Amino acid sequence: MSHKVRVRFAPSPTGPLHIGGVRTALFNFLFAKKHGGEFILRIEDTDQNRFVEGAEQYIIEALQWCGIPYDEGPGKEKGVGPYRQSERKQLYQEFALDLVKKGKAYYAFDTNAQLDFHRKEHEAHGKTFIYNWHNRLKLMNSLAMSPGEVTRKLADNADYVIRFLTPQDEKLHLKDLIRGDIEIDTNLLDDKVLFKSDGMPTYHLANIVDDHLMKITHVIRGEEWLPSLALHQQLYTAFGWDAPEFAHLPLILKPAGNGKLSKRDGEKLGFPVFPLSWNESIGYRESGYFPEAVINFLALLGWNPGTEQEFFSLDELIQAFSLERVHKSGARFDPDKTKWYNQHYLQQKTATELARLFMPIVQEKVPGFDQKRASYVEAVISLIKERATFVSDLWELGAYFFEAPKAYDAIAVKKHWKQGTSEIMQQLALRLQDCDTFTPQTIESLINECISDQDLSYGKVMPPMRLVIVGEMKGAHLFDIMATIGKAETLLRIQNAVAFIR
RNA sequence: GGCCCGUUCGUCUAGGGGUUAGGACGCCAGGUUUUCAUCCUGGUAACAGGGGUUCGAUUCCCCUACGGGCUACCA
Repeated sequence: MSHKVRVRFAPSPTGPLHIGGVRTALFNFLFAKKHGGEFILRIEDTDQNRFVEGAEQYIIEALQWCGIPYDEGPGKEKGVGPYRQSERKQLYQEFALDLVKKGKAYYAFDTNAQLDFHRKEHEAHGKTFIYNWHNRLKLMNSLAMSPGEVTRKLADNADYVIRFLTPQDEKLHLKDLIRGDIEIDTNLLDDKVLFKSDGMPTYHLANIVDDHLMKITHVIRGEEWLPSLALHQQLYTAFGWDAPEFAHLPLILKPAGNGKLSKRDGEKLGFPVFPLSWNESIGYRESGYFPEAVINFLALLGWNPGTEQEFFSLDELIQAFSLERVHKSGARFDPDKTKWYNQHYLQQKTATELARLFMPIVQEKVPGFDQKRASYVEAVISLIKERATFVSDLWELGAYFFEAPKAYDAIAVKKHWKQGTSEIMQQLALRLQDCDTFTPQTIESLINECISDQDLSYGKVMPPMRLVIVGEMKGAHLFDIMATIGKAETLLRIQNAVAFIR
């Protein structure tokens, strides 16, 4: 028997992948790779009513963007497929029937209306209706009915479900890799539906059957599945199969307030909750986040290496990852820290990489901008990138490299444009005119020369000069800007400003 | 309501029977800078409460409170 680690990420295609889902996928991936194992993607589309067109494609694309590829899954068949449960449909009934035969499950004919009635009635008395030993003998099922009656119903093609027969008076000892041992009293459990009247299995059945057939060794999933663990464990026992190990991940909570992170939080607080855009919801990709930043941040949410290292490449994460160091409690999502990570990863990029990403924005802002001027864009980026968190910040930060100021900051003008400033600027222009090699160094020495010749000060020259070139009191080093935009443009801006401000 | 899981700075977290309870984000202050940022330095701020056990508990146990999840022929 092979002990090779095999894990799966098993989303349901009912919509876009949530950022919490991405983290579940990530932890599965990290665990698999850490142990030289395989990461499998399985699409759990057993609920035909909630199926959403395009969701599966979205999931696949999102994983791809995040850089966590699956070894097996849709489009990557490796023998234990297909990997879409709808395509495995014919498989499940046989297993459900096998359980009935073994006396571990039974047919139930109760209609939705009848069950609703029971639920409402119990609720009216302040109780909760649970389909189990309390009342199963009083309901419409093969345990309560005579064999003849059951046979007749089935022969009549009556709608039925198959329910798990939960054993009575047992104490179950469950093991979770993150939480340790959990004890459950089977009398509190209900007889879950395993097989639905529409011919599809429920999550519970399909999950166990597929994990078994796909030789899954570790089930790493969200904490919302913890209450189902008792059922799943019993299902393995009922089938006579070895159960995989289980690990339940803590949930990702809202940045503020109560509850788990939801789509609405993103809208309200202005940050993405989806990796890629989906309809109206903008994604991390489209917001300008780098996948490595998202992954790095997500990895540290609910897990930490026990060291003070904050930045991890995917490979470093694989090296450092262990389920033992996953937290037990939910973690609040922190949009600020995600931004911080993005800033870090942006700084790591070369000017060439960033120029490629920034060029479309430049071309949009400056119609007709020649794409061949990539080296100019790169030069600009190397002067301003340390201020940027997103590629899209680059325009705001460096627009003055591409267009002359259209206005001059009024407050700064008042403060720095004094009597005689225009004359000083013109003096400067005259000197710059004669400068043949227009570099930051030559500009600096020219200006220094001018200052000492005329008995001026830096404070009288530099602030207004910045105003002339940039339009406001911000931006990269002035000599660098002047050298980059060139002599002609510099002189032009001086003339513009002198004419405009005066 | 019932069942299960949890609880260290505002947030993410380290730690663990005797520590000045450490780091990061954020925030604040100072420094560098011709500007704005970056950057550097510093500061702010936490063991939910109550009982045990113990010479000693933030660390182990119990209770309470609070938080989270589940309670579908959804996953």
